[in-house]
Amino acid sequence: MAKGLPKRSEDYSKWYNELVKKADLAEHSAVKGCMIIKPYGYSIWEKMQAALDKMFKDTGHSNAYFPLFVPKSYLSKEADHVEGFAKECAVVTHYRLKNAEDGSGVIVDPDAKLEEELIVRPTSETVIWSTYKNWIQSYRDLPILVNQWANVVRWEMRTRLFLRTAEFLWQEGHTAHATRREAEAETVQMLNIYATFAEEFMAMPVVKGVKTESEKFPGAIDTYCIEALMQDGKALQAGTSHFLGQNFAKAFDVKFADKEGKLEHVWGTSWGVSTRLMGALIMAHSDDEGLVLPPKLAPIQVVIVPIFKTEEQLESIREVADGFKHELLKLGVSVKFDDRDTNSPGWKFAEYEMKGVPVRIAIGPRDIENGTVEIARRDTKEKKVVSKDEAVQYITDLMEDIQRNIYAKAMDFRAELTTDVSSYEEFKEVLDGKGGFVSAHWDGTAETEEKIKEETKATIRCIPMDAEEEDGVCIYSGKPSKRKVLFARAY
RNA sequence: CGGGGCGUAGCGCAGCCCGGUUAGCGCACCUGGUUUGGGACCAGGGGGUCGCAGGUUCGAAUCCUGCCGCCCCGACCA
Repeated sequence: MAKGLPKRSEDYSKWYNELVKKADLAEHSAVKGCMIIKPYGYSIWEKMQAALDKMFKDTGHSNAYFPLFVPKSYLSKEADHVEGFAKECAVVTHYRLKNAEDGSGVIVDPDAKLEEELIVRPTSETVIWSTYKNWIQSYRDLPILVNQWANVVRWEMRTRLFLRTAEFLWQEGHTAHATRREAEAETVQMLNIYATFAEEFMAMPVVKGVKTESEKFPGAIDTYCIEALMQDGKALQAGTSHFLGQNFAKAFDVKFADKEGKLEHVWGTSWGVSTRLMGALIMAHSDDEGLVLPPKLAPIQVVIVPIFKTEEQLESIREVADGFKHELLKLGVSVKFDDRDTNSPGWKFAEYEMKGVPVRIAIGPRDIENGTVEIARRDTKEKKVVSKDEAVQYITDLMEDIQRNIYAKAMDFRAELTTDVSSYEEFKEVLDGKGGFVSAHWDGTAETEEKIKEETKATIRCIPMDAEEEDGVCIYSGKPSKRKVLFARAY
């Protein structure tokens, strides 16, 4: 393991890339824009999945699986939807390879051309709605509350590990309802689940809001989102929940008979979060020493590093360490005792700091003698010598404190980098200076939004749901505005 | 798709401008020994189609032509 990380203040983007590799989260694959998620990175994702999955189940959803391939014709059924995804779809045209006659290797067999080309799903609305058509006849079949954990492919020009990759992992929920009101409630409910997950598990504060017309999901009536702020002052969309209205029901002819026997189109929602959350998690808390993970998502919550010269010393440390391990495991804390004699303690300290392990226990001969251990926390790097008997309680308290502390720190940072402005001059000044979220009045037109984007590279991240009504004038056009919206430069 | 950069050992790089011993350094790896409270040290050792294909030359990692791949920065997007 190479040492050292570029400083955030010097080259944020390099810092991020190096961190992803050095913390053993992911690496680039042979295929451009794709990534290999390494076991350590993947186990963080699994913890995210587990927490989210439980929240989905607790609100009545079930998992299912729909195919990777989408018949090309499906994609053309909803006009906005095609428009949105056509440019980035991978297409399967053949189904067989053969050996080249000149022995140069394997080639696509030209005789094995598919009748209808298949699209690798960029998202599954079309497959799912074509299926829902068969599942739904009456109001008794509703609601349908389905989620799937899957991979999707969007052929992006420019990719970054976790933040934007050609193939990524996500969950996509697709629900069908009898009424508009119920579908809207579902959309908001799932947004709230995402926000709760981000704040309670990732320790990452988010703004809940609605996307503008130009930023919303192709095919949706409304797109709700959670927006987070990264340490470089750029915003990151961390999750979306869409109210689809009857758009897909109409495109795929999904109707149900209501209690009066009248045929109506079904109301839909879809919602998703992806491995992009990994990027958000990394950028929300980590420092120049490496990853900082919230205890609730850390694959290893506590690491025990022995400091020893002799085999006898190691054995007496092992006894203490095993005791801790046992007790902590009983409390549901994941513990690793790193008794390798191939690396020095100092090396291990640096290694686990890079990997963001929240709590480290060091035990050496001195501790054995005194009946103590040294406990270090990753977030502040503070160390404390604690008596052996108090250690378990100390650690469980400490983990809660770390979870709280990194959230509070991220919250303070966001508060610091959220600025109210009242003029376009001020707006540009803040963007070019400290960055972050800029709250400003906007006249509600796509033209103004587009102009501002062209001139400043800032986009409207969302219209915050808790925005209070207040009369003002648009910072760009001077036209009247009813509420402020949140601008930022974004990932 | 535009601009820039890179491709030499598992990783990170030097060598290339100005062609010429056996292609070198750090990390990692292997062996032995000493070490271990913040990325240990000494000695020895193994590992290379120099991205690919042509060309120039007595001789190419180095010069020329073409190609491929990846990364970074922009435009576009989750």
